[in-house]
Amino acid sequence: MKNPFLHRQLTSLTCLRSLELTLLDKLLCDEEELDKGASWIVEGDTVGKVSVISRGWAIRFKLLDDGRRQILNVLLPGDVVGFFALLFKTAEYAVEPVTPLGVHCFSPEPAFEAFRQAPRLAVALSWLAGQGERQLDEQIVRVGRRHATERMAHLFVELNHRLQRVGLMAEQTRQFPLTQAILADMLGMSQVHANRSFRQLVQDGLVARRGGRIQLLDTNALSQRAGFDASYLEQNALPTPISQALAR
Amino acid sequence: MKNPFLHRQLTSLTCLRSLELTLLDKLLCDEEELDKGASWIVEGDTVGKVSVISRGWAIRFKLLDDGRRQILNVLLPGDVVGFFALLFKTAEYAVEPVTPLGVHCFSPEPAFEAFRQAPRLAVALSWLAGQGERQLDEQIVRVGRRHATERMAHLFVELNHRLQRVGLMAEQTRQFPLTQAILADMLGMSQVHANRSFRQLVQDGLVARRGGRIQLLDTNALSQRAGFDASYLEQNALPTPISQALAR
DNA sequence: CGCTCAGTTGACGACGCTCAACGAGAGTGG
DNA sequence: CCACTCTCGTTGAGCGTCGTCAACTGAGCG
Repeated sequence: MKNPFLHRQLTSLTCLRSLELTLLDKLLCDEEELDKGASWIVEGDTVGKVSVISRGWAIRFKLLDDGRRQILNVLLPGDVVGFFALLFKTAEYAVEPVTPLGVHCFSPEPAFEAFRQAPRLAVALSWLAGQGERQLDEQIVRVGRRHATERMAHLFVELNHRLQRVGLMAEQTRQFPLTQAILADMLGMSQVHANRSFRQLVQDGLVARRGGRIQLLDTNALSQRAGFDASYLEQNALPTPISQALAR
Repeated sequence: MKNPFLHRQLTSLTCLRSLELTLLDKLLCDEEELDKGASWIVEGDTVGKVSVISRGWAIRFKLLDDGRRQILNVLLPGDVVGFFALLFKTAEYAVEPVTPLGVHCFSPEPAFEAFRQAPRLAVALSWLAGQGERQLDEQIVRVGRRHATERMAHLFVELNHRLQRVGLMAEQTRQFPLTQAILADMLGMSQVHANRSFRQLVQDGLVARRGGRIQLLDTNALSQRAGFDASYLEQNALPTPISQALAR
C-alpha cells in the first residue's frame, strides 16, 4: 500500500473491493519529493499527471496582477491534485508545498485503462472530486458570508476533521505549518487582521499556540463560534440506488 | 436535439461523435417546468437525478443558521445540476429558480450504462464538471480578494461570456433577472452596498439599466476594471495526449 | 553578529454594514 | 378606477470591521 492516506479517504466507499484498491495502488508511481516553497504547479502549466499527496501540506491558490493572492484550498496527505486539470490544456491555479512534500503520481493513459476494467474505481475518484467540490463550496461561504473570527475558527475545525479522517491529528499537534500570512490569504483578509482574529480565539480560550503548533482547546465551543456544520465533510456511503447500480 | 444549450457547451470537445451526442440526447427525459422562486433542491435533499437547464436562470446557495445566504454560482441554460450530488446521500446546498425554469433530467442507471458504452460521454460530462469547478475557484477569488466594484464588474463579464457561449446574449439584453439582493448574496456584500457598487459602474459609464435589463456598455473597460482574465472560461479542446487516449 | 522570517501591536482612515425611510412599478381586489 | 400591497431599487446617516502603514520583538540560522 503505497499511500495509506488515500486508502483512508476511500474507506467509507464499501463497494470498493480489493480488485479496485490493488489497481489503484499499481497506478501510483514511486514517491517524489518536493521542497517547501517550491513552485510545483504554476498558473498556465500543462498538468499531465494526477498527484496524490503522501506527506506534508500544500496550498492551491490564484494570483491577481497586483500581487493579491487567494488560496483556494489546503491540500493534506491523501488529497488528490489535478484530477480535472487533466482535461484542460492549462491549470488555472498554482500549487505550492508549505512543508516538504511527498507525492505519488499516476498518468492518465493507464488510469483510463484501469477505469475501463474497474468502473468502480472511476466512481471512487469522482467521489473524491465531489468531496473536494463540497469543500470549495464551503470555502465560498466562509469567505463570503462569515465574520473574520468565524472564518478562522471554521477553518481550524475543518482541518481538524480532515486530519482526523486520515489519522494525522497526532502529527498535527506536533506541527501546524500554516503561517498567519497563509491563513490571511486563505480567509480573504489582511495578515494583520488574521493575527487579530487569531488572538481573539486565543483570548477566548478556544485555541492555543505552543511553539509551531496550534492546539484546539475546546472543539465544541470552537465549532459553535464558527457556526460549523460538519455535514459537508461527512463521508456517507453512496446512496443505495447508486451502490446497487455499481454492484452489477 | 432536446437541449441545444447543452450541445453548445460541448462543441469544443471535438472528440465527441454523433454516437455520444445521440446517446446523451436519449438519456434526457421530457422537459419539466419549475416556477420562479420555487424550492427546487433544498439542503439535505437526496438528489436522485441529474438535471440540465433548458430555459431560465437559477441560483445554487447555502444558508447559515441566522439567515445569511451565500450564493455559490448562477446556473444558466445548458448548465448541469447535481452531477456530483448523485454520489452523496444528501445535497449540501439549495437550488432555486430565479426565473421560470425548464429542465431535462436523466437518471443515474441508464447514464452509467451509457458511460460503459461510450466512455467519451463520461469524459465529456466530467469535463463539464471541471468547467464548473474552475468557475467555483474564480468565485472564491472574486469574493475573497476583490473589491466590491471589481466583484460586480467581474461577475457581469463572466455572465456575459457564459451567455455568449450558449448563444443567449440577445435574450440577455432583453432581461437580466438577478436582483440586487441576489447580486449581494452572490458577491458577499450587503444589498445596500451592492446597490452602491452597481451605481458606481453606472456612473463610470460601464453599464446601464433600462427597464429590467442590464447593458454592458463597454465590455473591454469593464473587464479591465474587474481585473478579468478569461482563461478560466476558455473551452480549449482536450490536451493532445488525452484526445489520443480517448480516440482508441 | 547580522540576516530573514513569523508574529505582534498601535494609529488612522476607509470600505462596507446596519438601520431607516422613501419612491417606482406591478399585481390584486374592491 | 382606485386603494392596497409587495417587491425592488435608492439614498442618507452613523458606526464598526477591517485594511494600510509602520515599527518592534523573538526565533532560527549562517
